Amino acid sequence: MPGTSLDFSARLRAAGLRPTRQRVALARLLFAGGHRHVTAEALHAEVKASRMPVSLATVYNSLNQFRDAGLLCEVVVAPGRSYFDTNIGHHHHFFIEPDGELHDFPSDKVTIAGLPAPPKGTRLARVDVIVRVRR
Amino acid sequence: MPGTSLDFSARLRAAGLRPTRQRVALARLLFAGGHRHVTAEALHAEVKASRMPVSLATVYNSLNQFRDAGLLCEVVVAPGRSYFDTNIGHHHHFFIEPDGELHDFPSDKVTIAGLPAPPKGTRLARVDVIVRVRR
DNA sequence: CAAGGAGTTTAGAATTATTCTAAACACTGC
DNA sequence: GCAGTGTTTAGAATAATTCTAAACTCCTTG
Ligand SMILES: [Mn+2]
Ligand SMILES: [Mn+2]
Ligand SMILES: [Zn+2]
Ligand SMILES: [Zn+2]
Repeated sequence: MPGTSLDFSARLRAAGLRPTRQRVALARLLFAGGHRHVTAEALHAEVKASRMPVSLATVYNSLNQFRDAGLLCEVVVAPGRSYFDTNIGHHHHFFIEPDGELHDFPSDKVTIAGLPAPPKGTRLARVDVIVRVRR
Repeated sequence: MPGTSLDFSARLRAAGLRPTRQRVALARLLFAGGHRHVTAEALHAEVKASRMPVSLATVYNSLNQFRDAGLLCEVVVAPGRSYFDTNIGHHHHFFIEPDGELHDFPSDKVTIAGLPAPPKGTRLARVDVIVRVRR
C-alpha cells in the first residue's frame, strides 16, 4: 500500500523537514504517482480541491524547501514560467511551445561532447538541455 | 565608420521596423559593439544615461520586437531573469550562478548525439544548452 | 512640402509570479 | 501536557513585465 501519510512523513523527516499536515498533503500530490512537472499555481489549485487546503504561500515555501532538500528540481522554460520537477535523476526536457508542456527524456542515451572547460574559478554544477519544439 | 544612425535605420527598416529615434538609440547600444547579454532594466539604465532617454515600456516593446524580428534572442536562466542576446548565431551558454553572468560558447565544437525524436505532431525549433557553473 | 493616418511612445495603472511580514498555530522533545 | 521553536497564513509588498489610452511622429500621398 504505497502512499500512506507515514511514508511521506518519513521521507520528509529524512530530508530534514518536519512532516506537517500541509507538507504531507503536498508531498502526496507530488510523489504518490509517477514523475510530475508542476507549477506552484497548479499545485495550489490541486491541493485546494482536497480536504486539506494549503495557502499559496505555503505551496511556494514547501516547493522551495523540497527543492533545496533535493526532493525536487526546478526547470525554467520562459520568463515567469518555472516548473517543479519530481524527476531528480539526470534527464532533459522537451518544451512544447504553444501549450507550455514539458516532457522528460532520459539523458543516458544523449551524449554532449566538446563542451568547453568552465570559466576560470568555476566548477560545473549542471547541464540543462531544453529542446524547444512547435506544433 | 561603423555605427552611424543611418546604418541602424537601414537595419531596422530591413527587419520591418520603423526606425524611430528610440529604436535607433537602443539598436546603437545593442549592436554597435560586440555581442551582448542584457536585461531590459540594464538597457533602460544605459539609455537613460544617454542624451535620448527612452521609457521602460519602450525598452520592453523594442526588445520584444527586435527578438520577434530575429535581431535578438532571449535566454531565460532563472525565474524572473531573462537576458536579451545580440548573438543570434548558434551558440550555447555558461551561466555563473552566484553573479548571474552569462557567457557564450560556440556550438560548432559541441555535438549533441542521441536526442530522441520530437513528440508526435511537433517540429524541432531550437536546442538550448545552459551549462550552470559555480564559483 | 502639407496633411493625415497608421504606427509608436509614454506615464502610470494593471497583471503576474513570487516573497515578505508578523501574528496565530502546531509539531516535538521533555 | 507544556514550552519552545518551526510552520502556516492572510494580506501586504516586491519585481518583472504588460496594458491602456492619450499624445506624438514617421511616412505616404496629394
Ligand atoms: Mn523559486
Ligand atoms: Mn518577453
Ligand atoms: Zn523533468
Ligand atoms: Zn549568447
